Amino acid sequence: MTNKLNSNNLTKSEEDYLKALFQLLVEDDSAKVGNNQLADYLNVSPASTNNMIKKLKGKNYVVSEKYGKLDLTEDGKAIAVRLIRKHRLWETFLCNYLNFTWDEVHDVAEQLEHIKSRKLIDELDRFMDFPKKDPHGEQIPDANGEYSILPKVTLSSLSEGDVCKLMAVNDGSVNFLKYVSAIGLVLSSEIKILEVREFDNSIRIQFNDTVETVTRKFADNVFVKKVV
Amino acid sequence: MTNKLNSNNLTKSEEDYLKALFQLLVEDDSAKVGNNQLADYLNVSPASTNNMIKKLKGKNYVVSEKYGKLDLTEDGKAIAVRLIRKHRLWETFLCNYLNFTWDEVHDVAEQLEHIKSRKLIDELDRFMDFPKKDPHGEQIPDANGEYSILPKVTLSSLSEGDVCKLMAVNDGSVNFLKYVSAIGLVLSSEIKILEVREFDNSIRIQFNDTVETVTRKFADNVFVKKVV
DNA sequence: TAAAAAAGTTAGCCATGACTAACAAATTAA
DNA sequence: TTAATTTGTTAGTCATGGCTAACTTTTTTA
Repeated sequence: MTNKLNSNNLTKSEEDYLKALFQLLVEDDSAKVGNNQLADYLNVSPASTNNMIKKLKGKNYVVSEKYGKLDLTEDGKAIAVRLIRKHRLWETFLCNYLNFTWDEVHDVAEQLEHIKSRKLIDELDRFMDFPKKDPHGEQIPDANGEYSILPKVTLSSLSEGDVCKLMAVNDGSVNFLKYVSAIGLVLSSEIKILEVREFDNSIRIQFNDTVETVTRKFADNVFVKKVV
Repeated sequence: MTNKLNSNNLTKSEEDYLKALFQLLVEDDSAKVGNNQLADYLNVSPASTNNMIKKLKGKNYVVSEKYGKLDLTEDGKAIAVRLIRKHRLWETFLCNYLNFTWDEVHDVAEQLEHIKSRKLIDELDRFMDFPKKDPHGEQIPDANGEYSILPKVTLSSLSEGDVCKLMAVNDGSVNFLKYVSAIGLVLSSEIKILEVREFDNSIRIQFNDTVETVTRKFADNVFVKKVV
């Protein structure tokens, strides 16, 4: 690990791009991430992305060939992991100490993750007694950037009769998170797949004593571990 | 209070200028604050200040006439007070929960004060049970922006034989704060003025069982309440 | 395999908020 | 009360990080 990482002078934008690229490449385990895909993920124009990628290549955080796919260097990855660590620790703090709900934390954590202070985040970690998972069920990287990225099994990938446990939810959409809460799903809920409707890919599920029909789009954002 | 305050879209820079102007005008109770003085306080060029003041006048946060002194509107003051509230609450959190020392908190609080979330700061306030003073002894504005600005009595304004209590310190300089800690002064320390030396305005003081000589510059940054 | 579509790139524009240099007004001092 | 100094303003430049429009390369599909 270079000492560049400790005296990191990246702008908020540069950090956003590195984190986004990491999430597409590593957390979503994409075989190929392209310029337009990254632009789409960040809600900016392809021209802006192209521009920033050039800059990040110059700083040795990104590698790519002209018209080729994007990749991160080890330094780039390390920065992204530190951002993810900060994001998830703040989310945990907001939910566990400041009465925030699932769907309220994301926007604030997006701001807080850019605060530059190694001591702040390590002390926050200690204060909460080194939590391993954030409120959405995601693993929190430790101070050395170590964490296990479990392969994501979506609810939509299961079949009729399967039983699974809710491990995590995609924290990107406030409306989705509100919906999850509203129907009564929480982390560790045991979910049984009653029926997968071929027509529109909607899924009939049962958890606790509730039976619900959810769309494919919903099921794509719910991450589970298969039990049966 | 206008609802502009709740959906405030100010940039970090705009916030910095409003807060700086407030601190010069209200907290330091200056009769007149000019463009260059503000530039100096913020460590930017007079041209930059001039430019920003125009912008803030356009948004009705600042009032001034050409070549005249600067002033804040009620809206401008309200924004500044909210920044001060955020700054001081974060400082309190860092010191009381995250093992930060006096001299470490300022830079991080400067970043944290720009986080935009009403809920975040009000919950942080509640979490700490509504503290009234920050670690440097300054009053913390409440959720309605109410707080008492006590007239600042500096250690340097007292005379031989006076006895006072340390109420607050200027939190602007890390080196100053380290020095205060190093010689053993803490909030509420009782200080006796042993001697004021006319030659260089240095002051000989006694607190606990310590006798120290401090410079005029040091004494200007120590705020006290006269006891005898 | 040639045409269409998608993906990536480039050029040029804009706003923000810094800066310097040059100039104008106001204040202070001689 | 004029001259010097300080203070304030304006004009023009720069970097960052957005954007659109036009263009090129790659991939897909007919």
